[in-house]
Order: sequence, then structure tokens, then C-alpha cells
Amino acid sequence: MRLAPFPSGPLHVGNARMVILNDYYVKRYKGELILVFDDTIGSSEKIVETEAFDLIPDGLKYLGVEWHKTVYKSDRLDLFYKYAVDLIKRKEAYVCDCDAKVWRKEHKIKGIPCACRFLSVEENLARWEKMLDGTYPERAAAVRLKTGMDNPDPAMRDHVILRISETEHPRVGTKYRVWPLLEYSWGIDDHELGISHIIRGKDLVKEGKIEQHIWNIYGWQHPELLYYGRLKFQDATLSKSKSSKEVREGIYTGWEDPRTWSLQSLERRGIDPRAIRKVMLDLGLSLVDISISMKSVYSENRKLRDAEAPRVFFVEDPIWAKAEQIPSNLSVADVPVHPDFPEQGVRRIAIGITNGSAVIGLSQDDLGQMKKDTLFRLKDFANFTLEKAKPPTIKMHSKDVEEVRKINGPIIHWIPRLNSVPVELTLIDGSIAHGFGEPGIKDLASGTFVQFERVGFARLNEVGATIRAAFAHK
RNA sequence: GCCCCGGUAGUGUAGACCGGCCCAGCAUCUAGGGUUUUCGACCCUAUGACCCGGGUUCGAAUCCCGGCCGGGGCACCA
Repeated sequence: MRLAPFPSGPLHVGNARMVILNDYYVKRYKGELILVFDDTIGSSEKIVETEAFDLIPDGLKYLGVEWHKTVYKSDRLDLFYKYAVDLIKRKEAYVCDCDAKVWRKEHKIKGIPCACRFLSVEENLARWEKMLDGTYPERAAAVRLKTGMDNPDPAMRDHVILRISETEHPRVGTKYRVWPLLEYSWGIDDHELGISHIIRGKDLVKEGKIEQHIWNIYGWQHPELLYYGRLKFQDATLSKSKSSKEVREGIYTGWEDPRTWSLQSLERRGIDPRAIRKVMLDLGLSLVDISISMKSVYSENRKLRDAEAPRVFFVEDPIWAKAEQIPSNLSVADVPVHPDFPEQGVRRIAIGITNGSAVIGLSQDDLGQMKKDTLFRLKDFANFTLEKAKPPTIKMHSKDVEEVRKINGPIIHWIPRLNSVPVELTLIDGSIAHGFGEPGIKDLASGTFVQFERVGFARLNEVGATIRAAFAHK
């Protein structure tokens, strides 16, 4: 089987379907997977980006995809030329010098052949040479495959299979000026590369039919063609060209910016590749267009990683409150690393008491919902009442959690002023939440997937004087 | 305009090829409840679907026809 990305940028969650489906069947039937960079010259809208040659394999490795060989379409032009000449000699193809617009209107739509279709083999071969040697400028001539002008489907009438482009190619430069189109190059390569099964999006069914036409000409065995419908995410806009532009212009921080939805960005957010794989495989292989939510990926990720995610306190944009009347024997809070696994021990958070009071950071949301005298609990520490809002002052009430449970009072997360560490948390929309994490956060390894209690899961990407983290999901 | 494909709960999927075991299974979402020193995890409960109309048949989500709705193709893009 084969993976055939166009190298315009890294793979994103949407591309993951194609990749995982192929990888799944290859592994299940112990087949062979070839990574084929579909780096023909493209068009003004579809441009080959050199960095994609590295970003795509990176994404595949992240997903745990194993491929056996890498092939570049741009290395195989001579092969496509060889078959082009052969098709012309077999009178299966011809060089058409009609204007594309005129041809579409007068010939394709009406189903009437143009004069070029009846030219002799010799004349066609002469024209072919003129395409190669530069006599024809761009767009002046193209090779058409005789799929049939009388085909009831206008989409199938004598499609162009090779055309002239003088765009410089990032890998082979200006060595070639005639480039194949996708359906032709694959018609040849699916056979030449020995592909047995093709799994691709249903936007390519017409291309599949053209491939079959070519296989029939040569009497080649048909690879199995399987198509799946369009996949949309309700809560993610996937646009490689938009991302590419925003990355280039510096509006996005790079290809790991969450707004690109690249595999790199998901890795950075601590999404387990197995979560993506599970969701993609659950979709099956139907032709139906589907629209799913990233929530399913998040749900799977939670199942996979909740158990290994240490709990940490993080307060965004904290309001520093003066906490009074704390007894000196309560100078440290012992907070479980993970509530379901007591054996993982506790986080010892020093409160920082001076003269019976300390400074504690609370979230604006929590504080905003409290009235004077509200009884609440600083989670895993002690109960307090709100004395006054400005300046924010809270007073120790009791230690036992039952006191606050009785009245069903709020239990909130918090951080001490003492030794708390600045944290920059990149959210899914690309914005950054500034806040502080509890002192112990600086002892965690970079790459750790944590749960900021009552905030959500995140991955620590840089651990230093300031912690940089990426929000994953609730 | 021409051609192709699809339509099971909010979402996704199983069942459809080989009609009965399907008054339709599962997951997720949503709403309740339980548990928990997190708005996480875990447990329980609830709501909720075979696009419509004919036909074949003892019997149709499954087969046939028509309609409706949706998607895609008709590029010298991939």
C-alpha cells in the first residue's frame, strides 16, 4: 500500500485518517507501505514546501506508522515520459495545443473531439518534442489521454495527463519542464511500485477511473481501490494553505501552533497518538461524509493518559489574597499527586506563613462567585471564609474538610505566593493564559502531561524560570 | 446542464453482501443520580434512530422501483 501526501506542509488531524487506515491494513495483513511524496509541480495554489519533506515523516513517526520505503515522484519523471511516448505511439494519447478555455467550452462540454485528436503519431511525437525542448511555452500544449469524448460523464472526457510548467521545483530545480498530473502519474506508479490496495478519499474517484483506463490499456492487474468520505471536524478548521500563510507571516508561532491542527501541534499538547488512531479507526471506511468532534479524541486521550498525569495547581491571572489566622503548625499542605493512586505520594506545598498570615493566589472566577463570609476550602489544605473583597482577605475557619462538605461549599485550587512559578499556557485558540503554578511544578520534567486541577490537561513543553505549557483539553 | 456517490439516535458506528436471532447493539454527547477534598477519573439511570412512498415476501433497516435530501466530480491542482 502507499501513503501519498502532497508536501505542502505537515500532516494534520484530517490527514491522519488516510495515514492510519493505510497503516492499519498494512500491519493487519503484514503488507508493505511506501511513502510517496506526491511532489509534482502543483499549481499556483498548491505549492511544494521543502520543510514538508521532514515534517511529514515526523508526523508519521508520532503516529507510530512504519513505512518501508520512501519515493519521490519528482525522481520518476523519465518513467512518466517513457510511458507518455508509448501512449502516443499506441494512439491512446495526443498532444493538444488548443486553448484550455476553448477546449473546455467547445469540446469537453459538447463532447466533440478537437482536431488534435486525429493527428498522426508522427505529428504527435514532434509536438511532444516541442513540449520538452521549450518550443511550446507554458499552457500552449498538453498531453491528453483518450478516455473518450463520447463518455456520458464530462469529467471523463480526454483528460490532460502531462503539461508544461516552468516553475522551479525545490528538489529537481528546472531540470524538467513537462510534469505529469496526479491521475496519470499514479496510473503508472501504482503498477510500477507494485501497489495492491489503494485507500484514499472519495474526491479521487474520477482519478481512480482514469487509472483503471490506463491499466486496461496495458492489461495490468488492477489494484484494489477503496474510498472513504470527507471528514470534517465541528470544532477545528483545517486549512493547510491558511496555516501555511499564517506560519509564514508569523501570525502563528510555527507549525506547532495549535491553530494549524498539525500532528506536531497535537503532540505538543500531549495528545496520545493512540487516541487519534482509535478515533480514526472507529470511523471505518464508509463513503459517507462525516463530521465529528475533537471531543472524541479528547475523550480517548483522557482514558489513556489520566492515570499517568500528575495533578498540579495552576491559577490563571491570580488575585493575591491575604490569608489570616493560620496556625503555625499548618505551614505545609500535603496534596496527593494523583487522587486515584495514593501510592504516588503527596506534593508538599509550603504556605509561607509570616506572623500567622500568608499570601495565596486564587482564581478570579472563584473569587467572583463568593460573597462576604462564604465558607470555602483551599483544596487539600484548610477552610476559609471571605472577609472582604478589597483588598482580598480571607480568614482561616477550620481544617476538617467535613466543615465545608456539610454546607456543600466550594473547594477550590490555589497557589502560595511563596515560590510559585510563572506559567504561560497556550490555549487551543493560540492565545496565552498567564498565571502561576505551584512551586513543585519546576521539578517536573519537560514533556510531562499534567492535569491542572479544575482547569484541564496540559503538556509541559519548557520547564525553566517560566514554564511553557500547551493546553490539551478539559 | 451532465456524471458519480451516499442517507441507522445530537455525533460516529454495528447490522445490510447471505431478508427472520433487530419492537435495532456499541461509543460519545446531553440530562439526572452515586462516589470523589478537581469542573478529571469511576459507577448507575434516562432521553434518543432505520429519509419518504410504493413493491416483492409469511416476514424488510436489510432486496426492487420511484421520490426527497445531502455530498462530490466536470482544472494544463492534489
